[in-house]
Amino acid sequence: MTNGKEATLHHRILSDIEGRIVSGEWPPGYRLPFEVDLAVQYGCSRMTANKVLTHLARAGLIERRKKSGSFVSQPVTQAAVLEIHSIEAEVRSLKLPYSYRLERRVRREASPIDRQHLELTETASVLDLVCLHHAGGRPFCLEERLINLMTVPEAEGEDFSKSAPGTWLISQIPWNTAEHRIYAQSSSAEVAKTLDISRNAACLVVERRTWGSDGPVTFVRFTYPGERHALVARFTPGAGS
Amino acid sequence: MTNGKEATLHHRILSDIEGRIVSGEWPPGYRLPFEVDLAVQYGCSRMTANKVLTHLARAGLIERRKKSGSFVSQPVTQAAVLEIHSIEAEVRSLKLPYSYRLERRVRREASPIDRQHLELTETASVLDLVCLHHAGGRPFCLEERLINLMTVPEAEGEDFSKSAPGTWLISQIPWNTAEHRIYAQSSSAEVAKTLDISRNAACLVVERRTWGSDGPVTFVRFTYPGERHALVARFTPGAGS
DNA sequence: TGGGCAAACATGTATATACATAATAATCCG
DNA sequence: CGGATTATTATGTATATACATGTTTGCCCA
Repeated sequence: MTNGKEATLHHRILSDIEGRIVSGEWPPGYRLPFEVDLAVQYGCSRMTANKVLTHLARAGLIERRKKSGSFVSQPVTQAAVLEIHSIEAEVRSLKLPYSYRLERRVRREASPIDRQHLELTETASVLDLVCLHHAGGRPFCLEERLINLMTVPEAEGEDFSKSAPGTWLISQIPWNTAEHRIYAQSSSAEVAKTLDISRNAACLVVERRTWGSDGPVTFVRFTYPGERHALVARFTPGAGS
Repeated sequence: MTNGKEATLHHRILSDIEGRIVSGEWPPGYRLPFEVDLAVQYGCSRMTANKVLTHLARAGLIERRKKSGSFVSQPVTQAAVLEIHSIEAEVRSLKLPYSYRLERRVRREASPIDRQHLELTETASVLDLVCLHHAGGRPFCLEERLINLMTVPEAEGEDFSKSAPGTWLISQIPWNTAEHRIYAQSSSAEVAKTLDISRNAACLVVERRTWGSDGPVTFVRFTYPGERHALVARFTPGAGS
């Protein structure tokens, strides 16, 4: 998305203003020049200045008030972007050989706990899957997944013995909303055995709930063993330009 | 930022197209109507249609190719936005009384480990702080922080006995880049004692490194006790409209 | 003095227009 | 027939213009 070398007037003005804000030259609360003044300053029309300011406002770097002008916003909350790829991509980016094994595949009526996980109010059929992802011959991640067969009936025809359900699902459900919960947990005896780690070792758990346009799609819990894993997130204000 | 009730032509067109994409009516790879056709369809000028499409492209929902047209993009990686507020705001949002205590405040030359944490190549003076955040009378979060006195010399004049360094820093350093690492760790004897939890209990650790325009600013490690805490991140494609 | 009205001001939105650019389609000619 | 040239097409960027909208400022008059 960010080419780094776009020399349009728009980009020049944008990165110039962005630079002043990021560098602190224009501190939070500072009122930037009016649109017309910016237009004169950069030798462009007001429309172009307006576009740039609209852009900055959408990125959260500035706030705009009619009559008063545009102001550099206070950095209130820091938003970090966590990119969550597929497990296979994650392993391969570590230059490790990847393998996958399906441990369990059960079709059943949703239990109360299942319904809570999927945020279902009514009863429904679900597919209960457990898979194990390996990296370099060692257990890398335990995946426990519920698929809502009301919204993804096609899942019943897949056996998921060869490839992970996440990859298949993403090609089936076009777009969605997702909610993530990230927490630490001591490994239970069962998890410790599966992941080949000691009992009570700290695990990083990432839970994800996904919705499509027809309702809840899937709930998945990834358990990463031990203290070897970390999620890394980078944040730069105004990113995405 | 998102008002929810803006009835401008721009917003109507945008949410209509967004809806078609999110609902799957226009699946990944689908070529949307040309700008001129959209303009006719919605009864607006090409400029308005162009703005909407530019907007969608920036949000990552579509990709645009000259001559060929605009296409719904493949959902490749899921990006979750983690909002990281101040600890105090976090505690207060849980409707719990908040208190803060400074445990240590040492000024020293950066050790090799400090330099690694701050990504410093040369030697420098740092401020080493340890603070404890309480929620409802119980330890909520352990904060271990290094402040680079090369970039923030003003920090030496602050004693941080009353308020947390994070709040003060955010008002001093205008904008920055940050990198986060999130992982699980068994509590050491020392951490267990400080946080009043059992030895080897799983803790969620969030490390953050921050840069200003003059270089590395601060390194901080937040250790959340036990399994009571979770980071929650929500993701909707095209969010931020 | 103060309440209210009007002017001005800055942004917000939308249009028509123009030309640049990149990729494809059509054509021409050896 | 096939490679090179030209035309067409759709997007990309920028401008000038117009009017709407929400604030502030100041003025007028009771």
